[in-house]
Amino acid sequence: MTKAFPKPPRRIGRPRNFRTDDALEAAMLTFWRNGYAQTSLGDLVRETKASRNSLYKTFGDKRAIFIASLKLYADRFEARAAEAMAGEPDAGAVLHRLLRASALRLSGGEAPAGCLRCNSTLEIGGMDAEIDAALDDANARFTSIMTAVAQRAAEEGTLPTDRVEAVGLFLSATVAGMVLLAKAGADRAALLAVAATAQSAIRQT
Amino acid sequence: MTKAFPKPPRRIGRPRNFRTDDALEAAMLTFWRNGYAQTSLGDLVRETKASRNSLYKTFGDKRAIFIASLKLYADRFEARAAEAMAGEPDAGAVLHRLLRASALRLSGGEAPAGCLRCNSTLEIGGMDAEIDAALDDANARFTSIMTAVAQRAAEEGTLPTDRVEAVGLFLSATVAGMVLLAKAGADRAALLAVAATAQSAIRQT
DNA sequence: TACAATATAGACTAACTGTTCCAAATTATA
DNA sequence: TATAATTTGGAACAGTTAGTCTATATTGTA
Repeated sequence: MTKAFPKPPRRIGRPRNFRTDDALEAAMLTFWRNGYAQTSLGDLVRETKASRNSLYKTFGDKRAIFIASLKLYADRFEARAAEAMAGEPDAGAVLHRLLRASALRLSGGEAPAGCLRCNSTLEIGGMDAEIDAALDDANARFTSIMTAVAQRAAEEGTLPTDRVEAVGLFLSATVAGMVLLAKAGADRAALLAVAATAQSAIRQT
Repeated sequence: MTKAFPKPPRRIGRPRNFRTDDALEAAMLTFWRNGYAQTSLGDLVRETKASRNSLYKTFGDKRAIFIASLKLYADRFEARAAEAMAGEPDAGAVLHRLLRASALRLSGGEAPAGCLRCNSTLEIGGMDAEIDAALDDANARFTSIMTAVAQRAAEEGTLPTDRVEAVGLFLSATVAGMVLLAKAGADRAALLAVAATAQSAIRQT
């Protein structure tokens, strides 16, 4: 039987210089900022504050670190989307919140430019089977979140049922487009204008 | 006075192994297929059939070859857009033709996946001043083409004048979104559905 | 104190990078 | 035939890369 409150397992040996979660977060931000090919192991060592050896032992090679980073990135968005779905009264409000949050984030200058999923899909999609599987998963999860919003609109009667799939894809495309516009220099007002135009897709039919 | 029909200037020295236009076209396709960082000079030498030395003499260094490739890519789209503007009766038809052509191209499997402008903006935007200038130019030209379509719709009375800017940006975003969906594996029907949804989002405002 | 376990720091390797350099090849002209 | 001009093919170079290896540091436990 396992203990209900196990002590933090003070492991033998020299203590780590980093925490796994923090290191993965730093790696994710580094790939996001620099792209896959232009992120070197030296960059990862510096940003994660872990040693080269620890990186390999903890995560595996560069590809594995990237795949874990991408999964973390997708998890983060999925969590925010779930909060929006739970916290807003109808599909229109959910969509407004998600698109507005994206516009603010993309023009905020706090996070790296672009979006790890979009950047990586266009940079290295179709070049490596394992990475492709991770990209396919992340992209499918994103589109299915947007489709869930469209589905909710259909259930609420603000969207014909036969348009759910198309609108889900459309919303997924809209966010990707906002990502590119932002990276190309569009300001916050421009992104919000794009979001507002896209929203009319589920308001009226 | 220059001759009306100058002879092909048979230049002295060993003849070239390539034509400048063909080499640039091949370079553009290579950057488009592999991305900037993952295209090596060896790749360019192989694909252009020009020698290493000739590439440097003709175009300059890797960055210069890329910038010339990006300009060629933007010129090509601009020419197609001009044809559409001249050949269609109204803004709606122009837009339909452009979006449909994009959907077909993106799902055709003939051209490399994605779009050189979008891929490069997300891969290397913000990393090099000269490349950024070229990317800014290509992106600005693309958005201004889409804005011209919206402007024409306004002049034809099918779009409120104060929405021209927002719709131009929105269309630019829509195409970028279609690029990403295609690279992520969306099929032709999905891309056409996105295009149709985008068009209806504009119509009803 | 000795030992086992774990992590760190940094040297090392083999391959690849963009770029430059140089001898050989190929042409037109004198 | 000789010469100047131009391109090719490949060697050379200095720098960077991902990944491995070794010696050392730091911990808990016997």
